[in-house]
Amino acid sequence: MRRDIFQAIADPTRRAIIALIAVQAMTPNTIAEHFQTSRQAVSKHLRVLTECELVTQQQHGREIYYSLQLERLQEVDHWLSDYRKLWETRFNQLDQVLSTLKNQKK
Amino acid sequence: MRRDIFQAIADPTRRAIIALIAVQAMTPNTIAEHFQTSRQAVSKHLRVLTECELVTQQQHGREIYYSLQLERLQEVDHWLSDYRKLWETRFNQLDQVLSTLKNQKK
DNA sequence: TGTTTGCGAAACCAACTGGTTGCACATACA
DNA sequence: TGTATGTGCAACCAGTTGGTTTCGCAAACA
Repeated sequence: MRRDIFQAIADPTRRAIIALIAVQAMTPNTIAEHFQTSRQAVSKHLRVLTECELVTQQQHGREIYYSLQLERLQEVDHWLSDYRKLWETRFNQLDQVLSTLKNQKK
Repeated sequence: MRRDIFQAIADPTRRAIIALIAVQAMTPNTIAEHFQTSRQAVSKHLRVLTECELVTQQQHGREIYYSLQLERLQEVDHWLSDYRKLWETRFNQLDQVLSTLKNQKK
């Protein structure tokens, strides 16, 4: 199925996994130890993350290390950017209002 | 039910609604005209967006105008910030490598 | 070689999602 | 007053999700 990065980060467990492997690559078993869930459930989450290329695998013997593809998160950042411009503009306008009020006091 | 902003922006239709009302407040009927879906479906999306306070209502007679609460999107921005630091650091490190290579050429 | 370990995949299941239709209600208007 | 319009809400439904259990397979190890 076609995966979407916004859907991938919608699940809190997946966001926690992302936070975990951002520090260092981990195997499914190691990741699962951090949650109250089965390894298989973690594997399913990793599959979703892999499908939208948020995560890559590296095999070492029978262990598979998953690591975060940081730059994929830039897609979210890019989506936010237009809105960020808007709220920064709004903040600057508020700033101007405050400055005006300050100057009027003088 | 407890709503999560990440879950709210996971749906592409909801992101489109956000983009629409970011420009100006709109009524459910007006919003629905932009999609191939019923007004009731739009209403359900607006309900989700309202529950996580991404959207507020303003009643004018029998019409209800929905507008975006821009600052709520900062929650996503804040979540991203740690990762942004990481990829910026990585970019700078790449930059240093390139500089070193450049200097070695001299 | 036989056993343990780490893993993915499949089958199954309850809960949730996003859509629809039908309805009730308040406002606007003739 | 009666009718049209804008809206939210409930009921229903098919598809998806996130979890579990079970299994098969390859690598590590006795």
